[in-house]
Amino acid sequence: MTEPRWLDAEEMAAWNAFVEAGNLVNRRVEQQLREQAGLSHPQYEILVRLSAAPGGEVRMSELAQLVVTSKSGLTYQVTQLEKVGLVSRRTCDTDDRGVIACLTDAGRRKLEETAPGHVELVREHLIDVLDRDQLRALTDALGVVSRKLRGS
Amino acid sequence: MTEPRWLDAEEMAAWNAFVEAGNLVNRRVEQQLREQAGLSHPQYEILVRLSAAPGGEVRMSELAQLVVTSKSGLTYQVTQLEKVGLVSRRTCDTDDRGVIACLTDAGRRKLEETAPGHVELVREHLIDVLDRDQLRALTDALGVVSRKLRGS
DNA sequence: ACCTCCTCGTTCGAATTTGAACCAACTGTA
DNA sequence: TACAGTTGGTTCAAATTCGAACGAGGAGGT
Repeated sequence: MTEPRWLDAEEMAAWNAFVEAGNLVNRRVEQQLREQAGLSHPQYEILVRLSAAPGGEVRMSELAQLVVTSKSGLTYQVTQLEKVGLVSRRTCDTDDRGVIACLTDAGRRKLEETAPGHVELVREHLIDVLDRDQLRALTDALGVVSRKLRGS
Repeated sequence: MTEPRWLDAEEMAAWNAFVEAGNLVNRRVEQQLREQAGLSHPQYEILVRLSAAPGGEVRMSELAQLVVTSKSGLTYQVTQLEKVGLVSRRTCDTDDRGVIACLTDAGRRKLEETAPGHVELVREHLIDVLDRDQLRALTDALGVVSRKLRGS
């Protein structure tokens, strides 16, 4: 095995910044959603994706990809959300294996009352601390990263 | 309560990119470290921080901040690492409450044999998919985010 | 109809994470 | 010294995560 191409100072800084910012922001968001709405970040993400979909319905397998989680992880969270009445399940019309998660009215209301506080936090810690150019550069770079990772 | 300042399309895209890229990369890294070295990402991070510190030793409280985890989370992971002999504990000389985590020789060897594969993955998915300007922009932006979050 | 292969979602056990509660030990002040 | 308040680390229960295994169902070829 050949000597690996180590990271230089800038590359190391990039990786550190990526991991550190990710962890810090995640912790903050998690905590905020938990105490303000009793939701975990994955749960909130599920509600968001459902509300953005036509009819407030998304197939489980597709939903798992949208929120970037494992199949079993999604099953668990949807079950939790179903228990508290924010989401319901129904079987797919065209495929008996399929399960479709549906946002309930209560779920939509929950999202509406939770979103402002969440958006506020996202602004405070990510959006408003950067100018437009920085924001665009960040989006572009992370977009490249995601696309490469999605396609492999 | 006043109407919140919602995110416009660019801001939404930035937030989505941030969350998505973070999740995708984390999953990948976690999986890679797990199957190649039997380590979780937090565990690997702990080894890295220890090896970078003078004497390969860091106080628990400081280490928790470095790897961005909870106190109890760090206790757990250090215990795991201690069980497999990669890290040892000793009490602090100047403060009997304090505990210092030390990288063992086995820990250093483990890190040396694990690092190449890890760096390879980081390159493949984050570093090498961006050019220098993008990398710098990314680091700058995320640096701002982290600093703001550290100081509050 | 009948195989074979693949997909879908759930279930299971094991590992991990978190905050709260706790105890020990340090700090400053009287 | 005595006391109150703070800090450091561990322990605990509860929630969450993942991959592997599973069963039901669909798709394509014969």
